[in-house]
Amino acid sequence: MTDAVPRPTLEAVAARAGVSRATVSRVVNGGDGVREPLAERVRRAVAELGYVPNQAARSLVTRRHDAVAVVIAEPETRVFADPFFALQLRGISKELTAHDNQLVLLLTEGRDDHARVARYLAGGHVDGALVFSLHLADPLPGLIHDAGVPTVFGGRPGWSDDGRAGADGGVVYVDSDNRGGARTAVRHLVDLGRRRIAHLTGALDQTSAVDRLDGYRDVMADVPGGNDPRLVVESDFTPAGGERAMRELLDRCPDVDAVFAANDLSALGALRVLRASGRRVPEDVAVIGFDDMLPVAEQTDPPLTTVRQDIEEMGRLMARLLLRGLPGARDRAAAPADPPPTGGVILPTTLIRRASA
Amino acid sequence: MTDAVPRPTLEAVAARAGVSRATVSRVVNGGDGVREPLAERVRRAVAELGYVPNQAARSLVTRRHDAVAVVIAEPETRVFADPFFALQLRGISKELTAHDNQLVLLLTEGRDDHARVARYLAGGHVDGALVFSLHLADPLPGLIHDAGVPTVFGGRPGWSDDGRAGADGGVVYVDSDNRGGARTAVRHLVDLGRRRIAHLTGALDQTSAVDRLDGYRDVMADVPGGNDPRLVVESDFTPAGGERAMRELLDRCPDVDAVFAANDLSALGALRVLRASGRRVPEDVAVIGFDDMLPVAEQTDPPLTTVRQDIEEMGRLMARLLLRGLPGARDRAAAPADPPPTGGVILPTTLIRRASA
DNA sequence: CTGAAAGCGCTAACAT
DNA sequence: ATGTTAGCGCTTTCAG
Repeated sequence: MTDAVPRPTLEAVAARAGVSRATVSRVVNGGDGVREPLAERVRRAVAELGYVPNQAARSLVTRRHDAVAVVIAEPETRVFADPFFALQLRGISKELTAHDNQLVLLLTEGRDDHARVARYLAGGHVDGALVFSLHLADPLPGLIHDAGVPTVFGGRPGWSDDGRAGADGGVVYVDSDNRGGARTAVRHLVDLGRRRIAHLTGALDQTSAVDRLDGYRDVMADVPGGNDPRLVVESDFTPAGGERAMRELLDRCPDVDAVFAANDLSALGALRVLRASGRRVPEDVAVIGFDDMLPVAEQTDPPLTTVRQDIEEMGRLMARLLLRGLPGARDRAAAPADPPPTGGVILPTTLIRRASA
Repeated sequence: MTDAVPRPTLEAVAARAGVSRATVSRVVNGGDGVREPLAERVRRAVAELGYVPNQAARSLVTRRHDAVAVVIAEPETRVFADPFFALQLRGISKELTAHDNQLVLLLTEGRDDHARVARYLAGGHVDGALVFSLHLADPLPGLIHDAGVPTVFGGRPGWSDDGRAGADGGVVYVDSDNRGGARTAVRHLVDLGRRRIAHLTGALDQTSAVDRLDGYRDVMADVPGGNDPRLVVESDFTPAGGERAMRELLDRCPDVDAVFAANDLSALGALRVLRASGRRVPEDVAVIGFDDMLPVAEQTDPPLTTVRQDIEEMGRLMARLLLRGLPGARDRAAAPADPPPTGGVILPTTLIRRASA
């Protein structure tokens, strides 16, 4: 753990190049309006000295940080149970990196952390925030909104209708087409000739779970006997939850011939219970999941038919949207902060057919 | 996406409290040597104005950032296949948060990114770095070392013996007791009366895989016929790799009666092949994994006996070590940057007995 | 097109 | 114990 050595300043570069600080500054920041021979001299001096601008000094005057906070509420164990989180982060990181922005990660653990995060955001340390709002009743989105930091949400926030939103044009968020994906899945089951199609829901305090349930209902409305409430069993996105729900379902409706699980993990649990009960998949009961979590979906027995969403792209898009909405993004010349798309951007999903349905 | 409003400065607080900027600064930074009535007035002014210190201005003079970079080389798909990454990050985040430090996440994708990371680190944007050095031949650790930033590595770096290290007292790293854990696992198998004990290795360009293999060999040296090279099959920490390796193993040594897999994921693959081959676990072949990745280990059939490592604690410890080595950590008074523990800190592992061995 | 000069908001000597 | 003052390194008018 060596100690840092003093780094060269603008001043030093200027001296070496025989110009003023202002000129060096101009060259370093894009070099408009500096004649070529001079600019070149400066560039050489920069290289020779290994000059790197002091970001603190720069921020002090520009009031920009080229940094974005990513806020993840993580009591949500689901976040850690599947690679969702990692993929999302990867997409965000790629996009931010491409635009020379830093990623400040804020993991929150509970109510006390909310205040901390709000304070940090309000403290003007970052230019914007990417927030994953996982719960319907989460106070965080509200706090963040109040902090007045440009924000893009990951996943439809559950509070889109309360007074706060819309006040200044509404929330911006990116989400998968959960409802449409669910419809596709259930329709596929119908096309397979199944009629007793059940749904194992996700945790219903998350909009994704609600939307998938809605999609299921959309299609089942047209299926004879499709509104049998016993076919919907509430679960929670986990394998254990999937097992529990599946057992319950078998109990209620032994004649079930298809299951649409809210995600791959709960499908995994369902598969296990189905096998234990002596049912064959897909012959006796067809199963479809959601997410296309590769390590899970490809490894189940039989391999899982599922609805794929492009998680990495979600992250990427969130970052892109945020950056676009920021004033004077470094690489977009003087473009005057496009009005960010209001409301949500919905990413498509695709059905991936494997063996389970 | 509201625009930020101008925030109050020290000056403003000072005016309101009827004191000088210096006094406000003192109160804000711990408030030594300010008499109570005054201090209280200042605190009230701070609260009333909603004052938050401008970090850029502060960093400019203190040369501290209260921020730490976390560098993760992520071509390593493994990082994204299991929750390892997330848990590690959680531990780090908790510890950093507790000491009022920010976490800047740097995900790297390949060689081009190396330069970028090196530049960032050398640029003095953060006080230190936490680096996960996954590959034996990774150039990143060297680059980072050259950048002269205080660093703690996650996992024993593979280059501990090359010239660079040791030059200034050696690298600091945190790792699990991979070798010891492997020994415990294999010894357990021996105690169970097994003699034809095989090992499915991890990706051998990672020190963790090498160390686990060494631990296996330590114990097998004392087992009659234990040095049969056919008992060691190279694999890669993935379920698919585990399957492949297990098939190969069954081919070479149909008489195998126990398998120590380098991690839970490859154990999962092995389990599948074992079942397909008609062998019972643990009756015919006992299986042990490594990691105790709950979602995996508890869900296999049969549930997996495995070696647990406390991943979150690893992250926490890395952060603690780094912070401790930093000059003038905000909350450790004037303690003069403890000389950081040189070399590695090894965390213990425990054998978790379930049904597979 | 280039340079000189004025701060950005804060901390840390140094006075008082 | 409190106030005064001098920068930290940079960008940005404003002159020339």
